[in-house]
Amino acid sequence: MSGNTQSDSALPQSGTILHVDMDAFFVSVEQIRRPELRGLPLAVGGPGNRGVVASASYEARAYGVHSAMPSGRARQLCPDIVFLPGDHELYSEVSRRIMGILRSFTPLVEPLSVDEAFLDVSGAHRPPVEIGHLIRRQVSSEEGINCAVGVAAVKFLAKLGSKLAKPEPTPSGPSGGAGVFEVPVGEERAFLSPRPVSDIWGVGPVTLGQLNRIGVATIGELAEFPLERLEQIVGKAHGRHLHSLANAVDPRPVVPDTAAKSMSREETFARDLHTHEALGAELVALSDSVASRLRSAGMAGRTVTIKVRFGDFSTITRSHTLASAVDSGVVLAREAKQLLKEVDVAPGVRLIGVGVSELEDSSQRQLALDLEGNEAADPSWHDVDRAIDRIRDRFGSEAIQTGGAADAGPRQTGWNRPN
DNA sequence: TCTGGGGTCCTCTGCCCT
DNA sequence: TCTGAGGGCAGAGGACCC
Repeated sequence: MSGNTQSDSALPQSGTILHVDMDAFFVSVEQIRRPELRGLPLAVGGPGNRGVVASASYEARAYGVHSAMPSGRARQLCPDIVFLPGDHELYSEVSRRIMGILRSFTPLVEPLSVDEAFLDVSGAHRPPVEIGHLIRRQVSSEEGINCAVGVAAVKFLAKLGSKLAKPEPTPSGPSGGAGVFEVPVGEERAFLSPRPVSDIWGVGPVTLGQLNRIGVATIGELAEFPLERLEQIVGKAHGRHLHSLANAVDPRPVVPDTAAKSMSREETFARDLHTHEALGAELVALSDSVASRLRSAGMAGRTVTIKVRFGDFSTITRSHTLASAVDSGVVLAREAKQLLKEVDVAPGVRLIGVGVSELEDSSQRQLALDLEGNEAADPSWHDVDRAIDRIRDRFGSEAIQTGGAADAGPRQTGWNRPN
């Protein structure tokens, strides 16, 4: 942690953690690509009966539309809303360029998602708030995207700062917003105390309900609440974490380049599927996609997990850990189908997913494959997968499909798979 | 209102081994 | 030989985030 160790001076000192958060990122990228969409109430997301809003423009937000809202509800609130399917490859590309801009200010950049990142500027010569303004100007001039910056001594407060720096939604677009919001060192507790506990990163609907039941509504009340009782109510680790944050204590450093711990793909169907055959075909396509991403990241994984969500929204997972890590779509699909066999799908499945965890570097996995030659890491499939990768590199991702994927035909839904 | 997709972290339970 | 405690691990599920 840095920035809060020099509070002897009479004037409050600046923290050295910045949180940079893009405004309505997906929608903003779409508006750059298609300027005629500017000023309209827009949403990126699935327009179907099972879709939700992934990102909403400020014009749409003025009607109460927000991300994660069911699309039908968004259309009720804002009948003129325009839905766009989303282009995640493009968003990732823009995100990579923006992260590059951030790295020109400090190498200590920790991306949190495609549209936000923490920066540690403790080694910079310029004051952190000035860096915040420079970042905003550069991201806006080079990419045409607006962003908000929070400045504080710790991550949690910097993140809260960027939220407070954002503009307000109005029917004619974003309005006001400081752009950069600083929580001065030494004033953290006074700043936090009157704010609602829901402002704490990690307090969702369930925890909020638990806290409200014990009469804790503000962060100040949480900070004063006995730690032991809090741990009994929300769990030991969670309780300790929330109590620390409420007291403005957040020792987590900015960690650049953290490796992914799992990779997954899932798909919600327009209508529930009831047979192992139909779901198996979906598993093949999803496994192929996950495996392809693993290989392009130079990773392989040992634990295969399937996720099954039924028509009543109840969700189960089944997993299996292999002797060695795999990155083959065929092997992944075989394991996934094996796991699905144990599940009764007759009631109807609305979503199925495949994930891989316990990831490791592929070079280690190749060594294991060479030494052991076991079934999970079948070397013949290794060659097939590499050939598939080469064809896709040359002719595009649709150039070759797995038998199951081809059998399954076009996807029935999924807003992140535009035609 | 009726809930996507891709992640992380935590807790609990059951099993195996010592 | 049987039993119980405790640790490690795998598997499952829940909560949360964007």
